[in-house]
Amino acid sequence: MPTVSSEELAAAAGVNSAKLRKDFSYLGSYGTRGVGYDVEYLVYQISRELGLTQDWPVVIVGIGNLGAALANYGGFASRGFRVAALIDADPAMAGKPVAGMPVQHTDDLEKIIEDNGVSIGVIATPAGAAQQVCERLVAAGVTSILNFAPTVLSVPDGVDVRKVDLSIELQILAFHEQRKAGEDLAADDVVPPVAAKQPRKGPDGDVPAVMPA
Amino acid sequence: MPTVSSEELAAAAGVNSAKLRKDFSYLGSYGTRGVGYDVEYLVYQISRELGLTQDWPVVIVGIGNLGAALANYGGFASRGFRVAALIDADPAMAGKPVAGMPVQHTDDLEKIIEDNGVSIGVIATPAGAAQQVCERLVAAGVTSILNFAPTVLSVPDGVDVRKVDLSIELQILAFHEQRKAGEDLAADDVVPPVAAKQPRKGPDGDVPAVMPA
DNA sequence: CCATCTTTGTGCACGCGTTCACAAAGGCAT
DNA sequence: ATGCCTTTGTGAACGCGTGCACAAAGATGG
Ligand SMILES: NC(=O)c1ccc[n+]([C@@H]2O[C@H](COP(=O)([O-])OP(=O)(O)OC[C@H]3O[C@@H](n4cnc5c(N)ncnc54)[C@H](O)[C@@H]3O)[C@@H](O)[C@H]2O)c1
Ligand SMILES: NC(=O)c1ccc[n+]([C@@H]2O[C@H](COP(=O)([O-])OP(=O)(O)OC[C@H]3O[C@@H](n4cnc5c(N)ncnc54)[C@H](O)[C@@H]3O)[C@@H](O)[C@H]2O)c1
Repeated sequence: MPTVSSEELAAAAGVNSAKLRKDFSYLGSYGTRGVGYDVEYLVYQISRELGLTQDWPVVIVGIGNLGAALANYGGFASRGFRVAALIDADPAMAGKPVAGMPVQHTDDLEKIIEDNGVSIGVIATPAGAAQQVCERLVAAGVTSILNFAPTVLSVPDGVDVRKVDLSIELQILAFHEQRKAGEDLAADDVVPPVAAKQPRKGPDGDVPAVMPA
Repeated sequence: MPTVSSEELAAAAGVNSAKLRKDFSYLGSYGTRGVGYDVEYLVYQISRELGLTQDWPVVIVGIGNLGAALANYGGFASRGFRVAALIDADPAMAGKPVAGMPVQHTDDLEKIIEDNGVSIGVIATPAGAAQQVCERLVAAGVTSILNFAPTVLSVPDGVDVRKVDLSIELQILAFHEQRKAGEDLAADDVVPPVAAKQPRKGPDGDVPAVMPA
């Protein structure tokens, strides 16, 4: 029976082995003292706890540059996600195949969500349409949203939103870049715990929506 | 003179006003007691500290579905980023215009980086090519990398990497989704501080690279 | 069956970030 | 000029996650 110790896993993941063991203990994971964790059993347990054993239907709304790229991305299926539908407001796109699947019109959004039991929606529309699309998704039964539009969505309690803002990613890199360049000249300036490393999210989270676009 | 109080900003950003004030104090930001912060001055100070007043040339390597979408994205320019070049290994793509800019071949990668003084690179190649591309970028002088390929890049000290893994974003949503569904049946199960909200990144950070794809 | 060795599971302490709370500062009206 | 009101800037307390350290558990070999 192939096993791994918390020490090995921790080294591979670059974390503390005690933290790893403590985390596993929350899952009720059973290791064997003196031996370690049964790899197969562990993978299964984590997969189940993370929801990877289920098949999650998702819809992508806004099939433009980004939406089409997402639709073509094969990396979702391998993690248990199935693109159930592609939805766009442009009548010219309706019926047009993208990634081997016909684009459907927003008129049918509610029906699509319900028929497929979709609870996760991806928004890749322009910023101006995002809040409205979000509200329709939520009203139709979606309770988790991945938002690519540069807008802060407001949603009722019980709905999760994660925002992917690529500009902010670049900004964070630029920030550190500037620091690297500057520290030669101005030794120790200000800014102690500002903008740490890469913990990415909070309910809203890190980067306050204070800056203009 | 238009001003904002820390209280107003905090409410808008959904954070604690004291934290916001303390953060501003690190920037040496000067507010006026009894009044608040001068909006214009504040925006300028934060922009400068964040490096938004500079023009950052970036290159995108791997002009496929995702790379092309990024190249077409207008949201970067407005934050001070300029796409200096699009680079792809496919000879058939060389010279072909994407987003009004000719795609250049990877053969010229080093020269492009140096000529344009690029310090930030975006990797949108298949996972298999990412590490190799990364090494060439770093060797040519790039010190910050935004990685979209589902691979953990290893880089020398002094080089920053941020990874955007869309599958993990969906997984986190699915995880909470499962929790929502499950808490009706099994009241309070396990898992206390597992998978928090949306702090997204650490040097490597949140999600240990333990799970198989 | 006992001794020994390895590795888990976890109580506890440390450290850090967040939040509270308030004195000081500045504006503004009288 | 004086007093009042608002809001900043920050010292200090709190809370939480992380890491340490160890007792208990189980395997393994004699
Ligand atoms: N392209 C990128 O790399 C990138 C990067 C970061 C963020 N974004 C953001 O992602 C979003 C999409 O970007 P894009 O480049 O794909 O834009 P795009 O203009 O190419 O595509 C937008 C699509 O949304 C559709 N649409 C508009 N209103 C809609 C509605 N109400 N309902 C349904 N569909 C609607 C349009 O018909 C279009 O097909 C934008 O908000 C953009 O800021 C894009
Ligand atoms: N498309 C998405 O929405 C999406 C989402 C998440 C992650 N990703 C990841 O982003 C990467 C790109 O995805 P895609 O859908 O654009 O793939 P793609 O196959 O459409 O594009 C990849 C491009 O990279 C080029 N390329 C290959 N090897 C190269 C090299 N050594 N140097 C330079 N260019 C090279 C190819 O010629 C191609 O144009 C993949 O790693 C994918 O897993 C994509």
